[in-house]
Amino acid sequence: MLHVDMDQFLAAVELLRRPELRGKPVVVGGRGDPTERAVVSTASYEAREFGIRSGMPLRIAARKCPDAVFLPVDFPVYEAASAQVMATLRAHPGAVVEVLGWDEAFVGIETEDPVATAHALQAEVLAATDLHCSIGIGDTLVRAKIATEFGKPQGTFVLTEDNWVEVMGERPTTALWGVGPRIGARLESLGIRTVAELASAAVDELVGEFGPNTGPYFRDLGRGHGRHHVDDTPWVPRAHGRETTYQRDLETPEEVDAAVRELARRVVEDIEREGRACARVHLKVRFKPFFTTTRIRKLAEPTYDADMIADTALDLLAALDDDRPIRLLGVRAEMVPPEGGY
DNA sequence: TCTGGGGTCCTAGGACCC
DNA sequence: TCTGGGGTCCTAGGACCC
Repeated sequence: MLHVDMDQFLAAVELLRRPELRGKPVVVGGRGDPTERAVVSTASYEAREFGIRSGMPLRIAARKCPDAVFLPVDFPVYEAASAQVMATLRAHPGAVVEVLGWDEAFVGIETEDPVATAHALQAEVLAATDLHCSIGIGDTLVRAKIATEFGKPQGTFVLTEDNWVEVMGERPTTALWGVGPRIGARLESLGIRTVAELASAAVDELVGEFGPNTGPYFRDLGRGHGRHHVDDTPWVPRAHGRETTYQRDLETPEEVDAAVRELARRVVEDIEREGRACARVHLKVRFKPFFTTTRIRKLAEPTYDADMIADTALDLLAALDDDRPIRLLGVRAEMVPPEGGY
């Protein structure tokens, strides 16, 4: 199977409509104002030369490269570009497409020559959208996904059973898809530092640390094992949420009340579009220093009523009994499952 | 004046039931 | 002088990804 990942997607889409910025460090994030509280969504390759990475606060990015061009995130434009990319992949004969996000997808396809197929897909996407992508090829989804990183930019890479240990064996466990810094640290506390060490770890030890499902899952991951068919059944969302980091911390109950009601109103717009009522309300709060917490409450009856959702969220907030200034609020509506479940 | 916004999935542990 | 064991539901919280 193949894993297709667009190169510097947001920045590349912006460059299509602002060709004069080509070759310059471009940073897409927030409202495009590096003095605001917001982070980098995508940095162009030129911007990455300065050490700018996605997830980095815009303020820090501006410090690293004061001459960078900062652009606001423009969702509808990326949405449209993404749809065009996915349609192009689906148009390839025999291709089964599983979308992972705006800018990436697995493509399952029967082919004698996967590298040639990858090159063909790259050419088709470029012709249709003027955008470049990298493609990883693997015998499992995990391997295809990881392979893409070695193909960037604009290239391809093959990662299979045959070269897995050679390519990945000595890399840290955090090079794996699904192992972040926390899991990496917990593995290290078991004496497991590399992918090869994870692959040969004692499964009981992993079960002891991570539980009966996740433990064996991680060992399989270390071996590059996992799903090896692409599933194109359409995604059914479980929940919709809205959250906002306030440029100025919320201090008064009135401000908090208004903010929660606004978030609930926007969440209801989303779930109405989905046609499935809110069954559980999630509240997320970040207080001033840097303490984030979430609370959940199941509703007696599923509802589309924004005030009901807001009241529940405010009740959860009141139960925290914490009157520090609030930096972030999030309201999420977990929806009633569709007929027949997920 | 450090740390977005959209998601998903997993685990632990308490309550409750039979 | 005992209080098992299996199952479900619920909430809190952690972790990861794009």
